[in-house]
Amino acid sequence: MPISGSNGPEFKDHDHAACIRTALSVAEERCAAQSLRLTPVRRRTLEILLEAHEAMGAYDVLTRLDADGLGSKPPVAYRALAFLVDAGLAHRIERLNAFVACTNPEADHDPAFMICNSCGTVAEGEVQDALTPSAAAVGFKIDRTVVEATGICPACQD
Amino acid sequence: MPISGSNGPEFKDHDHAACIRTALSVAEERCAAQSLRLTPVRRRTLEILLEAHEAMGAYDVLTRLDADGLGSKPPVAYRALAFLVDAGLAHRIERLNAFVACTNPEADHDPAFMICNSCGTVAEGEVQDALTPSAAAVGFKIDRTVVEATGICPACQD
DNA sequence: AAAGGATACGTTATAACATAACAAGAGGCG
DNA sequence: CGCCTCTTGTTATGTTATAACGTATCCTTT
Repeated sequence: MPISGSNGPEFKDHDHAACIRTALSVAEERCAAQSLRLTPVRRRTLEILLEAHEAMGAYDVLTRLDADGLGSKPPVAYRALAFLVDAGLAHRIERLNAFVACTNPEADHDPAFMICNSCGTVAEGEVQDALTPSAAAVGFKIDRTVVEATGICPACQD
Repeated sequence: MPISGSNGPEFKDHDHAACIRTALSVAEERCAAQSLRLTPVRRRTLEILLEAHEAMGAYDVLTRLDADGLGSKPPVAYRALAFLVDAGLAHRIERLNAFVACTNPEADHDPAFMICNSCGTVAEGEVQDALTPSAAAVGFKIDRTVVEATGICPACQD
């Protein structure tokens, strides 16, 4: 079963409906504050990701959007997802070619992820600048860092 | 211009031909030691990656293999690349959907990469267990961690 | 040397992921 | 209203990746 909390990684149960409501409110506020338009397609896309609470491929999202009559062609999903990622409301998981809703949209972060190989749940964690020392040593200027761990979540270790 | 060294990240010039020769010898030894078969396709695939000294897509590798009469269909390239990755002789860069030769095949490592947005060079670095504290805190058992930084390499900062 | 198993290769076909390009609509603002 | 910008709809295509199956090669056992 899905689960990851709102402030750092937490593989535990929670009030999922409330969690979605909160996240959507936060998203609305942030968009308003930054004059970004959280249109129906975008809002619904975020909702879909929040409901899944795990990484979803763009085509899976698209299928759901289509079911709601909000779009049936790949670019629709990719554009909505790109908007959410740019706005910091969702993240792309490179390892999976998939997307998750951000569980910590307050912070402006370079997030790190823990991906359960068994149930697919993705938890967001924070991470220190892992590569910074190596990079500094050779003069490499880091723009963005992807950190993605795969393994087994607590719930699946039974 | 390509460049990354053999023992940790080093964005500097080097004797590329010698570097390739050495890497191939090491690969041969390792395969012999572990009873792995470094067949012509696999060997040439490794050589291609070493020559490029940057990340290559599977289809780019395939084009080169085809030019040498070693195979023209995707599975040929993907199989050879999978072999090299499994053997620790190459790595997959998730961020780029591409592959690089390992520059540090001695060590059994969870490598970290620095990817130059300007010239495409990929340097391999070592990294401490970035996510381990976060993971331990929630009881997540890490199997493998991907760390990939994008930015600008020293050579491209001029 | 022959038989048999395991590994690797060749090929077809298709799945899965992603974007370029352009036309049409919706909203804000002079 | 007219203009501009952002968003959406749609077509078409590009890119990355694998399933499935038959054949060949190599290695071991007899």
